[in-house]
Amino acid sequence: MNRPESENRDLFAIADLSHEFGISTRAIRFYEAKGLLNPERVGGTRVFRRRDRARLILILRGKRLGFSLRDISDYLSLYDAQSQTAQTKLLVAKVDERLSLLERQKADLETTIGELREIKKLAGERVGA
DNA sequence: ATTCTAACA
DNA sequence: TGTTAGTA
Repeated sequence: MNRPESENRDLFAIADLSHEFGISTRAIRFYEAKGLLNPERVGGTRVFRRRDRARLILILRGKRLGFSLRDISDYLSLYDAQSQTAQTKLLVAKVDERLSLLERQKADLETTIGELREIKKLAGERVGA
């Protein structure tokens, strides 16, 4: 009983994170190469702390939402220095844009889900399921 | 066994 | 990003 589930640990090896989030170590190194992660180094080995883990969670969420690594990178900057620059405003614009797209897709999905349920219902009655 | 960099797909 | 090679 030694592997305290990540929630309590402080240090993580690249393998720990890749296993926990189901991504390759290559992907993690890739995110670092792109500047999204900055793990410490002990010798030449990467040592991730909770901060890095938290950022990785945000990166993966951003990916699921369809953001590019570039956008996610900018987004991550907000968590560090709350610089209210032109860059930040431009980012807010991108976020609004994505937000609109997601809202539309959400509405479309709900409409489609409703229609499919109706079709299923009618089909079921016809078959007498 | 594990991780690292670099290079090519 | 996956994979492979050659290390430390």
